[in-house]
This record gives sequence, C-alpha cells and structure tokens, in this order.
Amino acid sequence: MSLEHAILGFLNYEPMTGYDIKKMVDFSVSHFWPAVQSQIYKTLNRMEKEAWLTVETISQDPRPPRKVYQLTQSGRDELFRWLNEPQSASEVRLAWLIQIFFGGRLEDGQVIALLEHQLTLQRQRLKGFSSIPEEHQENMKDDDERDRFFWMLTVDFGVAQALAQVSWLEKVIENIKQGEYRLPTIQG
Amino acid sequence: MSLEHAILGFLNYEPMTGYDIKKMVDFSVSHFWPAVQSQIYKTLNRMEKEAWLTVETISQDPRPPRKVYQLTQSGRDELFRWLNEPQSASEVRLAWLIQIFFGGRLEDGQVIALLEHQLTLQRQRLKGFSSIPEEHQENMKDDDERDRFFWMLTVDFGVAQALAQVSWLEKVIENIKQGEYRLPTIQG
DNA sequence: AAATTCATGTAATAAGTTACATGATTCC
DNA sequence: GGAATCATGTAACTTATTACATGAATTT
Repeated sequence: MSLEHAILGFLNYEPMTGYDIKKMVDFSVSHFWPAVQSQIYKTLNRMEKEAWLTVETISQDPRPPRKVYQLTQSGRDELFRWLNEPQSASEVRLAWLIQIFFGGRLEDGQVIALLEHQLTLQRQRLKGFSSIPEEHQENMKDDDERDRFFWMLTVDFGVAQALAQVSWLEKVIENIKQGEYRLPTIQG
Repeated sequence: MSLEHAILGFLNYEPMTGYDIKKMVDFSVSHFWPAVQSQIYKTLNRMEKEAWLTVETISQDPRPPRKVYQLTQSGRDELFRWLNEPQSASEVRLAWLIQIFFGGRLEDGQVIALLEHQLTLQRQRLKGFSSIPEEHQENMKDDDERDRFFWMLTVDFGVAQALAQVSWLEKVIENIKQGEYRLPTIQG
C-alpha cells in the first residue's frame, strides 16, 4: 500500500494530525495518488497498530481532540526501506480508452465527442498545474530547497503527461475528422 | 464499473465464456484495464443477475461446463449508453511518483536508481507494444477493419504515453547527474 | 516427464468510496 | 445569515487481488 508510505513521508517532515495530512495530500500528491478522508483515518489507525506511529491526543472541547501523529524509528525505517524499493508496473485504469477500444461500433461523431471530452479534461488539468508553483511559494516558506525541487518534479511529470495526451488527442481528432484513419504515433 | 462495460463490449462481438473473455482482456485491453480471472467470473454473475446477459450451459464431462454468455437487449442498451457517456478523470496511481516526491530525503544516486528503474519498465512496455500488431494480424483474420483501427488506436496511445515518459525520465536523469536540478517540461 | 490449455469456482483479504454524524468558531 | 474551517469517526458498499481447488487432454 502506498498511501501508508505517503503518510510516512509527510510525518517525516513533522508531526501532524489526520486532518493536516488530508490537506497536504490534496495539495501536493493527489494528482497521482488521491485519498479521501475516511481512508486516511483508517490507515493512520492501522499504522499505529503496526507501531510505525505514536499518537499524542490533545483534547480541545467541544471539538474532537487533535490526534497528533509522530513517526517512530520503525516507521522511519519502513519509509526509507520503501523509498528505495523499485516499484513495479504503475497502476493505470483508463475507462475512456475502453470506450475508444469499442469505438468501431460508434459513429465517427460519437467517437470524436469522447475524444474531445478527454481533450477538455486534459487542458483543464494543465491549467490546474500552472497554479501550483505560486501557491506553493506562499505555503512553503523556507522549507528545504531540495524537497521543493522533487515536489516540482512530480508536477512537471504531470504537465508532461498532460501535454503528451493533448497533442495525441488533437492529432487523432484531426485525422478522424479528415476521414484519414491514421495512428499518430506508430508510423504515420 | 468499467470491467462490466468492457465485458459487454466483448460479448457484443459474439457470445463467449468467462475463460474466453479473460483471454481477450489479457490480449487487448489489459494495458489500460487489467482484470484477474476471479474478478471476471464474479462480474459475469452480477451482470447475469442484472439481466444484461443470458447463459447457455454446455456440460462437457469431466471438465467444468462451458457457460456461454450472450448479450440481452438490455445489456446492449447499457453498452451503448455507457459508450456515449463522457468519462470523468481517469484514475491514475503512480507509486513511484510518491517516491520521487519524497526524493529530497534521498541521495541523488538513490533517486537516479528509482528513475532508471522506471525507464527500464517503460522501455520494456514499448517492446511489448511493438509485438501486438503482428499477433493481432494472426488472431483476428477478417474482422471488421474499423474495430481493428480503434483497437490499434489504444495501442498507439500506450506507445505515445510510454515514449513521453521515456524522454521525460531521460532528461531528468541527465539533469540530476549533471548536478543541474532543472525541470524538463516547465520552463528549462 | 512436465507444462500448458481448458473451464469453472470459492474464500479471505485489501483498498478505496460514499454517505452520514457532530458542533463551535470564524470568515464573507 | 450562510459557508468554510477545524477534527474526528463509523458503516455499508464496491472493486480488485491472492490463493486455493479440480482434473483430463494435449503439447513440448
């Protein structure tokens, strides 16, 4: 499980509550590893049982108590073990490609609508990425420059992916519109 | 659920057993929507209950009976309804990007090892793709030309994605090796 | 002699989503 | 006055994975 290890990574920066972790996840890694709140709380409980974390509970009536989680040595060991472990195939599930796969049973116009929808989504994604660096400047003050670089690398990867998809989609749409059923990448 | 709809798509070609479907999935859509055997059988049962499929059971002792599934009208309707439904964000979970995200806490050499591992995986993926078109020629004989085109489009997408990842990874590795911490895509 | 193909299934487990619940304080 | 923030949690459900089980016939 990788959410576990993302959490270990965040807690390696500093002790935090589940609420804080949720915010950090949304803000930084959600574009390649989203997580809902209930999943984070469940995972934190499991990790505590595994003795990767300790909790300090600070009551603050009438709100629920803040449960500040902190890495144990065993948690830190696990984090660095995992950070060095080669990850096998990355999981990708693209429902829209299933649609394209069976696109032979649709009319050209229907397929083009599907492709154009994906194009819109990818362009929106690109816009979303371009706002991250500035927000980041504000929120992160004088954190480690090196941490910042690797964060921005993951953003850059997202941008590269989105750009590649956009140009692929544009070519495919154009080809189909012209009645030329050519593959943009393989040969011509 | 999209496995459901992939199955509807395959059964729209012709009636098949779960075993047949598993083979087709592995051969054609598994690179963007993998499915294990037990998942397929479970899904077929559910789909039968939903009246999207009917079964014809052909006993063949001592083997398990062949259960040949066939689309109902309601199943076909559901297929085409779904094929035209715009799909929202495609699910992508990239564990190795979590590693890169926390790469600031590793040494350059360790990060480079992670990146080079991904590079190897993507190059292998590319090799895998290049073998599909020929296999396909053999297996598919005189099926609809149009179906074939859209199948090959999904392969082409996979190739485009893999190529984009390869060149991104190459640039990042090079930059880090030179001690120049630059983002390949955003600016320079 | 060993591996693969055919053909089904179950059980246990893991991971993730959706929806609900509480309730004061602060911001717009 | 209404929305967002803080801060936790549970329950039901869905989706997917891993591992086990059977067993003849065919291919390597």
